[in-house]
Amino acid sequence: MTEFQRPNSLDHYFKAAVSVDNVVFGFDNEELKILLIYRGAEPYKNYWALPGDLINLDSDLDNSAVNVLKSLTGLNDIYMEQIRTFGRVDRHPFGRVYTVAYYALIKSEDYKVSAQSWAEEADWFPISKLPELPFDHNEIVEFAKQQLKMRIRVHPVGFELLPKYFTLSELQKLYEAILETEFDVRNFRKKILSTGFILESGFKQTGVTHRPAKLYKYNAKRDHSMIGSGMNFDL
Amino acid sequence: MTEFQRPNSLDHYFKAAVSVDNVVFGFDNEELKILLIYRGAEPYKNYWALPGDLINLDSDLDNSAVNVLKSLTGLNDIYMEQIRTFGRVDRHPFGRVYTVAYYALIKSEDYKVSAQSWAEEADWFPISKLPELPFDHNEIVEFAKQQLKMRIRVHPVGFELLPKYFTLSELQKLYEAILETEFDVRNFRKKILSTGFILESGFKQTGVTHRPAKLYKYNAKRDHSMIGSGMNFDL
DNA sequence: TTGAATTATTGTAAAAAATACAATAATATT
DNA sequence: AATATTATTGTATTTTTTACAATAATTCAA
Repeated sequence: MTEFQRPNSLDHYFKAAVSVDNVVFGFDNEELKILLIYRGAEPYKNYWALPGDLINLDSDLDNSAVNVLKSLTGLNDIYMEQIRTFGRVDRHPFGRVYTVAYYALIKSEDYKVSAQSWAEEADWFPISKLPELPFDHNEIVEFAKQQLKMRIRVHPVGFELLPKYFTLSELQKLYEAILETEFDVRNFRKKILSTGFILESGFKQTGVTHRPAKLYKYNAKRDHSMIGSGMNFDL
Repeated sequence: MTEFQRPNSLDHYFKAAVSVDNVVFGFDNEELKILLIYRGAEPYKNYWALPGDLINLDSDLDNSAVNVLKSLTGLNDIYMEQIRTFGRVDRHPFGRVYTVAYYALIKSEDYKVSAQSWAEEADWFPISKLPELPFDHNEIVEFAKQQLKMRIRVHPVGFELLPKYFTLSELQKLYEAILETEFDVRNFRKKILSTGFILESGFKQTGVTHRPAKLYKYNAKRDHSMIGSGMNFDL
């Protein structure tokens, strides 16, 4: 970092810390979950909290989100999107710490989480049964949920939470879990198929004790943006 | 601010500064404008830039956005909404400075801007003819424009840019300026009236050299949210 | 006073999308 | 062969979107 003759008069501004806090969403065919760690360091040692940490001065912000997540949970190469920054003066007992919240969507099946660094445990919690979280983490989760709702209405992000091949019922359950509503089966299928976002894989479910469902896959070729196309999911 | 036994080992994290940068949108019946200041302080002295400044350690983030805007431009009591935080390591020559971008919409007629503090001038610039801005301010403006587009499709924010009484033509021009498209006059009117967001004021335009238009006003009673109602502005 | 210029205002038919609604199909198990 | 279970599909109705142009109200100039 090049520091270019900063006047001493500004020194008192340069005493803040910035952290990232990550809201990692997963889905288990029933409900939305998020990833928490059990803190093995002060403050709030022995509390479940969002995986987050202070940022080194020499890391770009967006990289830090990815790196912090990896260093605490082992999750590698996860694409994270910024949500917003929380900056109440007294939100952290150690001083002035702003935190930039990020969120990610992952296929929980595909990844193994493992607590690392000062995280003593890392585990998934159903979003409906979260414990009381330290700092302003409950507020951050709430904000992330809203953000995800907005986003899924206008962007095909749901597929990032499902395995490569999935059934339409699974997809519908996911949308219902995120948007907290229920959809008519026929209308949901009509609408989702008409978007062109998914394709038949040719495979079928196996090992189920009833009529096996067709397996679909995400159509990566389809242009992702639904903005301005009149497409939405106000079902 | 209560500092609660921070271990010395964390001291090296607490050397960052955080600033706010404000994108204030105005509208002059023709095009979107934003408010810039002429910097009278280093770095980038004698450049036009977004009105922004470093944050004192003892101010909440959201308050800081409002206060910084006031202290540089005299604009008082402006509601500001956070956009996102920009945190490239080398974005500021004086050290590690994260900046939290905010935006606001104001009726430019209703306010008088006046440069204050270290701002030597403050003026409106059409968004299509912005100068090269220092730091990452051009990037921030671009992001703010996108954000505004998203938001106006789902929230009745346009009215905040218009005077108390306005014509439907003015409203349409505003939507066209923000969304960078054109709408059919009849369909636009049908749609906007069907939302219930505006009411006839009973007054008419005066002083114009052609058929005077009816003046409308914003219907504050109407529930603001269009989310989940199937309402949108994909005209 | 009249006609020209200018912007404001309005309706309708056709197409597309959303909605409400229930019977049949495919598999495993007994 | 019957049962249990989930998957799959169609249609009629309503609502929304879209495309499209004639008439109205005012000022100004002749």
